[in-house]
Amino acid sequence: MTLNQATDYALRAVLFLAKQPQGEVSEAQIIAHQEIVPMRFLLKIMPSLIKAGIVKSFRGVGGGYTLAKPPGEITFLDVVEAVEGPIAINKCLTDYAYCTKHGAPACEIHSALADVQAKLRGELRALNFQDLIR
Amino acid sequence: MTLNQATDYALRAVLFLAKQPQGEVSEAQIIAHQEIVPMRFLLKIMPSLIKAGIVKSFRGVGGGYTLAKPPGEITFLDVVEAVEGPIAINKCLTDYAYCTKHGAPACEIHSALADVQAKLRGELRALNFQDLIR
DNA sequence: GTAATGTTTACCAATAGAGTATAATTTATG
DNA sequence: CATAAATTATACTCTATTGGTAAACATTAC
Repeated sequence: MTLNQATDYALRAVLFLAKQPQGEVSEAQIIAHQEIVPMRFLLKIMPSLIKAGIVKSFRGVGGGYTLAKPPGEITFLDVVEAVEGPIAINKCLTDYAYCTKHGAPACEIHSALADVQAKLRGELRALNFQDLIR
Repeated sequence: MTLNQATDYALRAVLFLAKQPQGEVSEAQIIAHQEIVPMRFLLKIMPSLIKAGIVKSFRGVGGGYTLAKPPGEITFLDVVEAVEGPIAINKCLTDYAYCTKHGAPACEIHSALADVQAKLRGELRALNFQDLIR
């Protein structure tokens, strides 16, 4: 029930970019150093943020990263699911095969957890990066 | 961000016990068979429910398990934390040493996630086993 | 062309997850 | 008291995931 380290780093990286002047390109080394994230590891995480449309990258000299949209349009949920894939507080919620009861309709646990999960996603969706910048 | 299998099994076991006539003692084999849980594994999980005061056990002939309190007083949060320990959606929320920024006050991520976590715990606390029995 | 950047792929060690096995302990009952 | 039936405790195994590193590659400004 814990976000992994990569997600933590990704949240920090996005917040860092959100704090920069709009359009400013920050290179990996700067982000890693400021946010105290192992650079090689950060470099591996960033592409998932790019595929999710959260971040844009520029290669070559003077390259780096910048946000692909305004901080107010990027939620915690976006970042979490970009890095970890869809949230599933119980495996049975995404893959019935995992349930030894085969996601039986009789499984009240299943539907109760689905409700909790929906609310959790709602909380994460309600958190955007504009709100975190003072 | 997923509950582990043991927690899933524990939730099922508690729900099973909640459905039995009050005071009825069910042995592990029955629970395991009904809920399709590997018995040996279930036997390993039950002690954590006992330590948390959720379930009572009886050894020897005619032994088994029964709830230690009314289903309405047992929440999903109780069971989850009994099996997995305190919920921490980010490790930095319980152990500052895990944070490479040392849980800096400057870490807005930290406080935002603390808020999400509090709400998640609230959702799980609002779910009790009486409500799941029709 | 070269140096500076991100991308991709592969690799590695450590840990956690899921489950099994075995021996020990408790207890009802004949 | 002996025995069978049940939980408890401990240790073990196997696998997948996590967290991270390394090397080769691709792109771009100068």
